[in-house]
Amino acid sequence: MRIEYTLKKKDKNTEARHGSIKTNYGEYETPMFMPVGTKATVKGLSKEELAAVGRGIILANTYHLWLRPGEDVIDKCGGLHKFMNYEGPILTDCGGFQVFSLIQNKEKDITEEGAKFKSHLDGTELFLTPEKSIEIQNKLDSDIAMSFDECPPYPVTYDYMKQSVERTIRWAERGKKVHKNDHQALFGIVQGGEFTDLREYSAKETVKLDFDGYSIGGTSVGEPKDVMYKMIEDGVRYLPEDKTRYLMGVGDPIDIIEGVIRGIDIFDCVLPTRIARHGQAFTRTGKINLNNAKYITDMSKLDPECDCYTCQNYSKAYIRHLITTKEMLGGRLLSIHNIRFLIKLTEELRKAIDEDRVLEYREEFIKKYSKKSP
RNA sequence: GCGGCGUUGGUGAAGUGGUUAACACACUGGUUUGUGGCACCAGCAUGCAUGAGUUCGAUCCUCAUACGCCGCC
Repeated sequence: MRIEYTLKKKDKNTEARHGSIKTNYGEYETPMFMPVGTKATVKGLSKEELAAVGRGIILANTYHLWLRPGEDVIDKCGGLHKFMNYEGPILTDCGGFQVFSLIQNKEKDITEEGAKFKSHLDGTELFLTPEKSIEIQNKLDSDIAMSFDECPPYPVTYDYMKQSVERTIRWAERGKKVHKNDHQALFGIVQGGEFTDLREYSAKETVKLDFDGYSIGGTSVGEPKDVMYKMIEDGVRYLPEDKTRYLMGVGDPIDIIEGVIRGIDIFDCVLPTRIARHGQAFTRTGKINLNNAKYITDMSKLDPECDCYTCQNYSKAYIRHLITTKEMLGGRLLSIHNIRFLIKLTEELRKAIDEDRVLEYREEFIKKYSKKSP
């Protein structure tokens, strides 16, 4: 069993689709938001807390687990699921994005063979290749592995992007050849930056290699929103209907809606947990900062419409106190809330798709979300 | 009562006879999109105990007053 996508309902007016993914751990509905658990943990949350925010896939990171504790350690411990005691699907990132942020000189350090960069822990020089990335992911034993790609910054020249896209396709092919884990799916990644013809080329060539699902990469690297939305359209257009489409690294609520409208099935993002640790929460009426003095005696919930554990039990005033005193419970409670917020958003999007009212849903959501909260 | 030393923002403090009084913490905002976790960015003393004087110009020099600490009677 690898992974199977089933289209259940397509929105009449957009590319939005409600589907399901059959995994080693059962069937999961899309559109879906995947919380990020980089180092084999969604920062601060237990598996019970994770289960309570909604059913879904979680993401773990190849680069971080390669460094610590090492793929062989996890292999000896019985694989990622057993190691974490997590009985749900796990997707592993390929490490490409970390490489992109750690390399010194992209012209010199990225070669046909792979990418050279320095460890963020101790500066040790490291070299990651498509084969190595897949080999690590095979050992981690995640349910979905990602092809090793280059994620260029924004902006780069057309010529640079062209040769980068071509190399990423060759890397995808090399990775696929060494992929040896028959209960692990392998996804390909579409690159091409903001260049429409390169997105087309990248999508078509990647699809030719026949992966279990496809991802739109190279977004949210500093480009304006309209450029990002166009990147999604330019890539999704050439992807097969019967395979999962994954938009990497996107998790702003409005971006999720825009992605769904353009045919994306799954998303992952550090945003909900990162902003939580810095004291911010998503609410129906916009993002709020719990550090703000105005919440000092505000005994109301973060979001009156939210059904999460945090909103059922704690007030803004208390969470503000935890955040300003740097108590760890604060970041945990906000993480639970923010992840639940995004998962609930995808649940509502599924319903809107079933009712052919995704565009209305977007309009209502944005109208409310853009209003500054009291 | 006498003598010595001191008094800089919410706090700890640096500093200079001459444009915007350093830095840190706290505080007030903002940022964060395939996580280099608890970070980053910005704002925050029209004023240096109070009053008078010297000087072109004083937080800085002089005097007085107040307050604080230390010593002596």
